[in-house]
Amino acid sequence: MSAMSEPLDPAMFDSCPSVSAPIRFGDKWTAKIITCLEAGPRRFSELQAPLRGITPKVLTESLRAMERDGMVTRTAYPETPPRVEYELTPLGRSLLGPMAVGCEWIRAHMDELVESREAYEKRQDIPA
Amino acid sequence: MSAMSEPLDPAMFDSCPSVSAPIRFGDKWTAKIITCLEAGPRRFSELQAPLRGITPKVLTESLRAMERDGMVTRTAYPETPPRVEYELTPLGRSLLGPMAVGCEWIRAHMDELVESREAYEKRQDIPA
DNA sequence: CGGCATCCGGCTAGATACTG
DNA sequence: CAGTATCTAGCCGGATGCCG
Repeated sequence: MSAMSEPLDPAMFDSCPSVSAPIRFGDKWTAKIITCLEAGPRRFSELQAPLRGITPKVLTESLRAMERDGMVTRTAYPETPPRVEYELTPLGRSLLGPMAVGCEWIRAHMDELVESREAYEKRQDIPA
Repeated sequence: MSAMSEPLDPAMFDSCPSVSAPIRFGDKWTAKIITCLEAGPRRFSELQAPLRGITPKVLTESLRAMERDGMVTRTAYPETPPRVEYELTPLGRSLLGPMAVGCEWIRAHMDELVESREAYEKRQDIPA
């Protein structure tokens, strides 16, 4: 499991509607980070790519919060240049189930939600 | 179903750990509002009680957002004094499943999470 | 490479007061 | 009763720049 994992697809979240989805896990980035770590440990810079321009500060904050909550472990190797790896704990991994349920709901209902929003907009445009 | 429903317990959310739980539905109040509406339609002021001091402005905003997303319907009766009822749509009701899954996760793991946070704090207090 | 320090703009929850 | 109007304060995401 910790042997080797495929590189992350930088575009893996490009069509992800999570911004407007009504189900959220942790903060803005938590669910995506967990997804990135599903296949095995990842380095800081590996995570940055699919997260599309997340600033180091924000990524650090998110990872710290997840470490604090026991969702991930942080392992720093005393090398030069430094190397740090983040890995899911069992607790973090246990969120994958609820996340899958949430994603399924979104897949099944997101279009209704979008339609409803558009219909609502239209109603506002012609208010008698 | 629309006949009559028991009054809401004003304390129904008093021991709810949703603030620090890592799973969220919609905005801060959405999940609670859905829970309040589960048993049938409710009036604006009925919702205010268990939501412990939510201001009318914020409750209105939340309900509007949910109406926009097709989660609830708003029905105003032309009476004096005015009466308005909010009711779950099938779409809103369909969130109950994922919510139950999320709540179960929280029940099962919230204590681990809290322990982890406390342990983390301790580690910060004695940093060598 | 993997951060931390600093500063900033925008959003938003909330308090408060008023209205149909 | 069921909101609206207005104002404010706080937090948070993000940009930029520096360090080990």
